[in-house]
Amino acid sequence: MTVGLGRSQRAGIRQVADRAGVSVSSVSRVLTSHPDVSARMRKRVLEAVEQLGYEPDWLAQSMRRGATLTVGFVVGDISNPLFAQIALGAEVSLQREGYSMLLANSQNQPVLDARHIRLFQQRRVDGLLLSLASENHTETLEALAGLETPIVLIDRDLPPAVAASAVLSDHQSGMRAAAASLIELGHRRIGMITGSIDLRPSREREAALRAVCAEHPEVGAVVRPGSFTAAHGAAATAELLDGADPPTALVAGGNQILIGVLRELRARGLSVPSDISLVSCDEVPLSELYDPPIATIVRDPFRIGQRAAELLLGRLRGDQPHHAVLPSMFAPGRSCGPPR
Amino acid sequence: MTVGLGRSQRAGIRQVADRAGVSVSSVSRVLTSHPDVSARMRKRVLEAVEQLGYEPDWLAQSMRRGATLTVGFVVGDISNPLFAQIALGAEVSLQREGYSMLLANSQNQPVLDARHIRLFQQRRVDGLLLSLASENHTETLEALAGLETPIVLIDRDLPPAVAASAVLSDHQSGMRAAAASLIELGHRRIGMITGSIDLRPSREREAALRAVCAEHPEVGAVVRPGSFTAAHGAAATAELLDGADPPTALVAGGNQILIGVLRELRARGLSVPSDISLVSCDEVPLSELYDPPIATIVRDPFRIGQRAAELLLGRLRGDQPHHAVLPSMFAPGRSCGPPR
DNA sequence: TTGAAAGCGCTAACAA
DNA sequence: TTGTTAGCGCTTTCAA
Repeated sequence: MTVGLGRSQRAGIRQVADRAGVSVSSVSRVLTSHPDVSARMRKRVLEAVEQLGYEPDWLAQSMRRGATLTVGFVVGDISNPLFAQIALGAEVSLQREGYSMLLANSQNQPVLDARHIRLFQQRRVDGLLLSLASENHTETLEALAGLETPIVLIDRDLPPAVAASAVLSDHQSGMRAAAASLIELGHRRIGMITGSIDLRPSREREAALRAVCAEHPEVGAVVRPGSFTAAHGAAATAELLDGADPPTALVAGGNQILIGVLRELRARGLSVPSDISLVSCDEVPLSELYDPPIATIVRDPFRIGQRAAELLLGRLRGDQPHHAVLPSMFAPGRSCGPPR
Repeated sequence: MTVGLGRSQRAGIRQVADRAGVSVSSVSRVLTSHPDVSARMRKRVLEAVEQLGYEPDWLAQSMRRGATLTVGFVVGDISNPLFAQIALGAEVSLQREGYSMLLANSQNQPVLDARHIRLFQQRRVDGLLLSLASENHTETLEALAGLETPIVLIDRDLPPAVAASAVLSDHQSGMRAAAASLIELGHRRIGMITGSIDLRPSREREAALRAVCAEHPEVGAVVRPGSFTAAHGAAATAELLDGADPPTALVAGGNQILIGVLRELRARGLSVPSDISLVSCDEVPLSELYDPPIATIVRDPFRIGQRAAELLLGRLRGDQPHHAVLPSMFAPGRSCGPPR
């Protein structure tokens, strides 16, 4: 142990070399496990390292090696449990391979996406994990164009000019099953509240619903895109319910949207499923325990994060960009019943 | 704009100097806003910077300046919404001052706490935000002892040997109000399920409950410490309910614990509050909308994160370590009623 | 006000 | 197998 050696300022490789009576390059070689090192040399150096409590300076190492073992994660809002779990999955996987994760919240503002991408770039991250606030923001696309830093997109579609890997959720299969289930129950007017149409999940969910409806001419779908917020969830619910020919079933296209929908339904004193049926996309912690349990199109966010990290690590090892598709599944719940 | 200048590799200060026809030190001076720079010099340099799209190398800058403008955040599990919101509050505040945040999940393992602290130290973070998994782990305390890096503890008590700032929640006032409310309703046996007693929140919550009970000799409290997990919440609920003289009111000492409690109650077909009353510490996204709405001792996690960042930034500007106390409040809900 | 040059702590090419 | 040395890109004395 080094305790008690006093506030001997942080020792450098020079001090280690002196104490071991060898050159700095020998110390470096021992520490980087260079093959051509005698056992005796290794021993002496490691002893000196131990005695001085030497730890290599990460900045100097990074500068020399040209790699920082750091990955940047840009996310709209880490306080959304969905993204928090993705972040967890990614961080744990990256950690295991020696990478650290820088986290930046864009607060769902495309401008901040771009700013953070540039910042991370300047900080020389080895790779980027991106859950962007918009797929069309010019500034973001410019910041991304020509980046040689490997990128993994999380559930986003970007022009092929951006050579990126991606982890994509197959929203459609889950949504198809949900819609089919509602139709089976007898619903003929389905309302759907989605987030920004600039974002893949909203588009995919809408497309799946429309595809199912196209197979059932007797069924009508009304879609209200907006943003992935409780506020939009509540406002759109009110709109749909107050409109002509209100839907008998509602699909909340996001976990924040779900919260808004439930608020509005409660404010109106409407019961689920007797007054209206409800399906959510993505969970919040209590949706399983809600009364009635909420039918939900689920996916495994921890796995998404893991997979994103794997794709990034792959690229860092020289793999080509790759797209991975992860499933979604409809988990039925008592929040769905026949229309009243 | 620099687009079209070709893949001219990242320009360095040397290139800028050449193009401007000045020395590198002059470029540096302009860029660090050194006072003694002529207007003409400034103009020439900035033009060259613009033309080359030069961005200073963060690694080299950090190495020279001895500061990385980076803060490390060690947290048990970012997927817990409580911590995710704290992280958000901290990150946004740090970002505003030019700092980036490294995130590491200790997965509630004290060993990983220690490892991440050392890792961050080696990465030369300028400061540390710590939500530790244990307050007594020797390895962690060793890693912390004698660190000159400023530290801000989040709701943890450490020996004064660790000179750290801290953001502490006043759990007691909220818990007192909750307990008083339960007693007022007529409860005489209150069960409390807490997390690890190695952690401040558990201790404070228990202390407050016991203090209130001490003022009401007719009221008995049973406390089941364990871990901040749904599994413990469920198991402890079962134990309490199966014990002799089961409580008529339950306090879930943490949001994950709440989930376990609700699971177990549901499994037993018990209704809240008619069969048993329930109070939670800290929210989960739907607890407000749960039926019945769950009485909760709330605090503002975003604010906690902000405050932690402020304390850290203060220390980075030379302030002394400081303890900040943030309030908790009892938000009554229909999950509490008279004992059956 | 500007430039030359020394280094921050490390790695790696080259020499011995 | 080991040592010497030249930088990585920047900031900062020190001189001019």
